Amino acid sequence: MSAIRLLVLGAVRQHGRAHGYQVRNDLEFWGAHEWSNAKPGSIYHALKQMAKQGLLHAHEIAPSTAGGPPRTEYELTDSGNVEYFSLLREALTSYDQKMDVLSAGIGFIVDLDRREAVELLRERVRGLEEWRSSVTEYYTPEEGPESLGHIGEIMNFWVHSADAGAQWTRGLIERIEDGAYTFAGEGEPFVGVLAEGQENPYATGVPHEGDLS
Amino acid sequence: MSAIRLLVLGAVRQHGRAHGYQVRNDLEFWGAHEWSNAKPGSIYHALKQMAKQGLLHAHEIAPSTAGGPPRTEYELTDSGNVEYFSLLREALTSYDQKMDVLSAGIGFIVDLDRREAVELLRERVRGLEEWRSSVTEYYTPEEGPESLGHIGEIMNFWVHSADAGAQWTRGLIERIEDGAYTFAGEGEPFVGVLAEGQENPYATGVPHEGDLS
DNA sequence: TACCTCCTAATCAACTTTGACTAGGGTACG
DNA sequence: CGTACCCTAGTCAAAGTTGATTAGGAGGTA
Repeated sequence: MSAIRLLVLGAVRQHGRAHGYQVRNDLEFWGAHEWSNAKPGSIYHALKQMAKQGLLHAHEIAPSTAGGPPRTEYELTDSGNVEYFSLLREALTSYDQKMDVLSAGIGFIVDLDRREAVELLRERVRGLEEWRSSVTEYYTPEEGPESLGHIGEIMNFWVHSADAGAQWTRGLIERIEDGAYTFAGEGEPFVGVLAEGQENPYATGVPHEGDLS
Repeated sequence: MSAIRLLVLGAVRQHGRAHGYQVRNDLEFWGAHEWSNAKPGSIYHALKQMAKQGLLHAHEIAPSTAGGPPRTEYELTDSGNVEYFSLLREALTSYDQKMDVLSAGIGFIVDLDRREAVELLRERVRGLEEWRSSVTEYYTPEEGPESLGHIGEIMNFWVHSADAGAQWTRGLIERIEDGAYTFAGEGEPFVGVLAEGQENPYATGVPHEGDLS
């Protein structure tokens, strides 16, 4: 699973209706071009693809107010909304180690209600624990760990990752249970998009060294 | 950077000369189809592409000994060897959080000499520390961490990942400095490929729950 | 006014990845 | 003996990803 569909659906959904450039701007505002594959080509491709699949409805719009080619506005369909929540739930529970998917999931977690968010994160912890134990079983054959040579370090790395991931997830669960953040149906949501015309304070200042994607 | 080229080059290199199915089998032996994009299509594509780019030399071979279509054997060229070590060094130093790249790098780390391996891993730690500090600077704006709402959790996750990664890397450095494993030029290397005809003890028993790629 | 640069909005070709499919030969079995 | 299944080896179409490129208008400036 790549993060692009979740990001694009989430961005369009927060606007209600948005064109590609707006989505692109939101994702840049979130710094997503730094830590995910949210590049122009991918965004426009995802929009078109999801429109073709009936997840988005495309409105052809007259040439934009501010130069440039004519643009298309998109809106989530019912099945798009279903898909969005399906992707969101998967992003939060699947314990693969792709930072971009989990980051996107956290970014949209408040679109769920608090109870479900906690439930999904618990599921995540369960998955990580299962994975950990399956790895440890695998890399302690009868002949002892040395029989794997330096290959054992790979498993060791996975175990470390699983532990770190589980620990962080438990911390997040605790904070959410203690009342942190504002979830769906709990009043004024956190504003995560730029209003039309609002300037982007993070447009260029996002720190990054090397490849985080 | 995807892991596939490193994996394929490494596999061909260990054989000296190998056809696609052999590479595919090695990667399955290593469990690579579980934690990387080492699927048949990707493997054959990578072989052809790298042959086209002069990293591999392709020998057209008569129909195989055991049924199936005619096969092509590949061999690393000089520039293929250079590319292999370049990819390997990058896999070990680049501190992105893609498990597959680092896992592949660890799998081949003993192709370097011990001194360089340690050096590259130190470089990795430096990168992780830099990344950590750049993230912490970014997510403590003047208005306090609350101004980011739940988005702060994303940064928090990154910091955790960086710390866990650095800690694990430091452990590995220590073990290597203490003399663990056999590196290039230190005698009989660890055997990581199947000899022709040898059966694969892990062919199907690799544990996996969910998506680790 | 002519020129240069930037912003808006999107497209495109090249490349990579995925998962299903092909096709020939061997082998177990009723 | 036929047939169902598995192994070998690889191909293919569809989808996704990347980085460069296009093209029109706005704004500054010499």
